[in-house]
Amino acid sequence: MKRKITLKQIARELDVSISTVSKALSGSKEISEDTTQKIQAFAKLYNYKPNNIALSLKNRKTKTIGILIPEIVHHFFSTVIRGIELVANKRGYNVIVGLSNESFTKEIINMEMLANGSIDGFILSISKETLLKQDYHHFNATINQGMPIVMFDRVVNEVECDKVIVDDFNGAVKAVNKLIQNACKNIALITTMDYVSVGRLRTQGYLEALENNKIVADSNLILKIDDSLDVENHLEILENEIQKFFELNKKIDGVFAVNELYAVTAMKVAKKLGLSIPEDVQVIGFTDGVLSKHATPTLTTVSQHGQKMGEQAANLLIDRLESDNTEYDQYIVNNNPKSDFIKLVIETEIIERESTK
Amino acid sequence: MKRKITLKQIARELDVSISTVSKALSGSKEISEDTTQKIQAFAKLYNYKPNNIALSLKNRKTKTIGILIPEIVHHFFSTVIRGIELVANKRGYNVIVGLSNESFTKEIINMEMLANGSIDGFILSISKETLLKQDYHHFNATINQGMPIVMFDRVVNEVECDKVIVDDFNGAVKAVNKLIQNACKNIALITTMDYVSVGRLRTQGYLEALENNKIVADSNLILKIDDSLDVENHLEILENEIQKFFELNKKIDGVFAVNELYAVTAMKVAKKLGLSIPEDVQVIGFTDGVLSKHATPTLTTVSQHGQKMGEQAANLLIDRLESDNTEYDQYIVNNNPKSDFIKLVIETEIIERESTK
DNA sequence: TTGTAAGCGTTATCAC
DNA sequence: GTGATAACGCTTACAA
Repeated sequence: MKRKITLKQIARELDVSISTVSKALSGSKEISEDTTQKIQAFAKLYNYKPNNIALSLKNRKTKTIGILIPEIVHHFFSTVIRGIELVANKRGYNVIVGLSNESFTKEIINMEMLANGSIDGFILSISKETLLKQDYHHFNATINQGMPIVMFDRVVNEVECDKVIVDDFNGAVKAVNKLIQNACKNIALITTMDYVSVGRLRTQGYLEALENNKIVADSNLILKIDDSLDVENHLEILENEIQKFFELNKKIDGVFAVNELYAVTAMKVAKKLGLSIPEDVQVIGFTDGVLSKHATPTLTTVSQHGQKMGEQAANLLIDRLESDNTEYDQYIVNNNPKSDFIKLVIETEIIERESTK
Repeated sequence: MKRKITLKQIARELDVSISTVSKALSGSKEISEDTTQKIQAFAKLYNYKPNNIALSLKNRKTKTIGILIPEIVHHFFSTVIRGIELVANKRGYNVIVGLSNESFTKEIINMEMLANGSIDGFILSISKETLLKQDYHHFNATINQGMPIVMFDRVVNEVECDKVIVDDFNGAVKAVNKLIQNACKNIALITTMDYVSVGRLRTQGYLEALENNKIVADSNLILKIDDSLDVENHLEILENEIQKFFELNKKIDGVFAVNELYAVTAMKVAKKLGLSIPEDVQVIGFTDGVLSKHATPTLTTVSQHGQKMGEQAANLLIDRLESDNTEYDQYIVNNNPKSDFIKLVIETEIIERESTK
């Protein structure tokens, strides 16, 4: 087994100094044609590659991005990672992944683990527990140490940093408008608890669309699911809750759900109750994942463009990392009120499938 | 903005030497009670945390694991990552993710990028293109440099390393046996091209089960899908292919598919053709993902236990990393024929749902 | 009890 | 044209 070769070893073998080797390999013309040739040939033969860690230490930058997300077994988040990895790689960065598992503590531990030199900046989406606690000190602490953060999807005003969000509000408006245009009179909303910002925004969009169309919102037609407890049989519970909801509100002829799971479950329940889709009930979900494409009937959804969000977030972060940092630092130092942070809004798009007319 | 504080700065502030600070912080009793107190208090105040990169360079280990997978937007792979991250984190490791995107070249580039000091070892699953080319030199080169690899799911005999696989063969046997017990007479197989090892093994399991039950395999009942080209409308193509297959083989009363997408699509086609499930056709898939749980009817599957695979793989790798390496190195040096590499086989399990009787 | 120095692998500056 | 040296941040013999 030949351990990776270092400059030192090459120097020793070729009886030159380490700095000569370093220069020769970087093609410096300080070094004679001859020596350069010899050294490069030798290095190639032994497949020399500079040690990343040493470079990181020297340059005080690791060329790696830390991703911190609540959950990886989730289509949306994996598409975001794919987007991040895509541009990160293209721009010479690696990607290190931490999972908060929706836990406040794990989020903090993970951040601290990565913030100690392992990465140059974060791309993250806030855990539910953190949103619930509304404790964002760890984000601000990280930023104050000079490590930039880009937040996506689950973001929060209390932290000043670049953000990439999908236009949840307008996405919801579009979806509900579509249902209204399709002649739905009693449109139900299936949403999450309000502390999840995206759920709240989509709920607001729903209300806005109704109002714009002079429809009075009926609170009975709004079902808020509490998914904070991750119990074993949450699928059953969900189904039961939705079924009860349908039975209490027989007049429902349209459903807007803030994620595809709720939407698909609603379709299932509706079918079970003898309703046909889209004839009796039309359904639109949010997030264009696997379920939407393969449900029967296939589900009309508001697409979130996860991969695009990831790409934009990565570009934002790398731009910041590679721009002259003085400006940024200055901002942090002065706590300058006029923020130059960017908030990118990714437009949503309705993907029409079979669950709407 | 206060940049992260270093030992040097603490030393300067407190007017002691760097090594004194280092020792005091690690609780060495070489240092007097007094100084230790003072230094620890100061460090705490300034939230000192040792720089990971410096530690990595010094210790020649990074405490991070490199994961290299073909695709992240894939339920199975994300469960594996979750498993890896879980134990890695518990054992003090970070996880860095590279995606080959099923490409041979990207696999190599990614490996080289990570093998230059960024990580201590790899956990990976081979890309389709690599399997097709049967060129595994990059894996062996990495191993020869003293960097351990654990392969999972898509593994290959040509590379000597620890492996974690699911018992594809027996999983398939179990599935087909179940169909036979459920009185299916004409069981179709929907599989991938043979170069994907898991597809091949599952196909063999199918054949074995038939033979064990004295059923003569009918090659017309085997559909091999070529998914090597990742085209835009592959879903449609898939559906058409399967539909043609069903139309040509009206007698099919059972389907075993090597992944859940094929299974779900088969169900869809069957329903379209007026067949009811499970009355007319029973279907079993492989891989227990989102689709299986939410299809209508819900799909009976052979569960792959991705998270468990990830956990085992991580434990295997970390054990190897933390064991005294002399043995391992010795093995590599001598090219010792009696391999002490471990091949863990994860048992599959049939999860019964509505698509079978 | 504290400090000095070497070393992990690089690169950059400066001297010869 | 080549080499010595310092520095990145840390740990650890060894010296004082």
